[in-house]
Amino acid sequence: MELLTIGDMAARSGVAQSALRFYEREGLIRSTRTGGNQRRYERHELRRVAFIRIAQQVGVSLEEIREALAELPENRTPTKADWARLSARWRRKLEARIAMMERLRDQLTGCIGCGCLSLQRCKLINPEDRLAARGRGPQMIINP
Amino acid sequence: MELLTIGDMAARSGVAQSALRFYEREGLIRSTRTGGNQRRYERHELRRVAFIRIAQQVGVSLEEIREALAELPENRTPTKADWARLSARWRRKLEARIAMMERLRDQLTGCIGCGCLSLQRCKLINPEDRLAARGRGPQMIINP
DNA sequence: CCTTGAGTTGAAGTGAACTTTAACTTGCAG
DNA sequence: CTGCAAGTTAAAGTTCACTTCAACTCAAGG
Repeated sequence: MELLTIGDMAARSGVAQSALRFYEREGLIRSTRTGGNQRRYERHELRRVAFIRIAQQVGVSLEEIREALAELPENRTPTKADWARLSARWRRKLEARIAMMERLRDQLTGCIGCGCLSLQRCKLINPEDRLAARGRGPQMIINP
Repeated sequence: MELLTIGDMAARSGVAQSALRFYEREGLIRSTRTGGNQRRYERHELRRVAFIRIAQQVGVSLEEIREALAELPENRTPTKADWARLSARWRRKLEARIAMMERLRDQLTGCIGCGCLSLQRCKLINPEDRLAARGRGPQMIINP
């Protein structure tokens, strides 16, 4: 089995056929066509799909994923090095997101202690004073 | 200033007025009305809004948030203890999410080493063998 | 051949979480 | 009082990430 049908892709990636067609329309994956206009996927497209699903778990939009994937070579099959470079970038994003969540967790822990959650001296959310001055809300903890 | 107008709420919480009206329609927050039908918010509603935005950052849907908030007392202003209980529950959710992301990070790190990403022996995604057998895709790392 | 499961399309639908719009009404400083 | 910023509503619109539908065509085993 050289090329994969959309059914194969769906079965092997765990992504619905409709989603695969959608990804193709959005320029996230590619396929060639048979004489009868059916999609045939190269094996390495599975890797693209895998990358997409991982990136989504990290909280990245399809638009951003599309941009990242656009950096893979057009003319040749991506090498391990190509994928490694992309993965490393995602790992950094993932670590940033983990750090954000940990900050959130630590501050929420503090707020459990005082039972405040948005009261005056709460470090997590302080709509009264600090945030009113900055004109923004709870977002400040998230992207400080 | 005893009660807050919707403008005050928006300014102090950083959440748009339209969103506050939406939250009210969805039963996430409450307000009383003036004789002229304008919304007036009790100060502690700010805490609800704060809780909503934090929970959203943890990746919880409004529906789940609504259910959690429904556990707060209807008849009285929530006490610190009420909020503390709710916060503690969210902290657990947050920790679970952090753990998931860390697992993802560690496995992605391994995959950077081998440059595979969905190749046969990759621990992160293995659509060929293990997943084909289970009939699911990359999801397995996320909720193992 | 023929049947049947697999695949094709464009267009419309879904659900979450809001925002925008239009047409009004209220609240309050001067 | 008046003027105007701030508030009200229902309904429609938006974005994201898909799914569903209807009406086909293709591929391949018997």
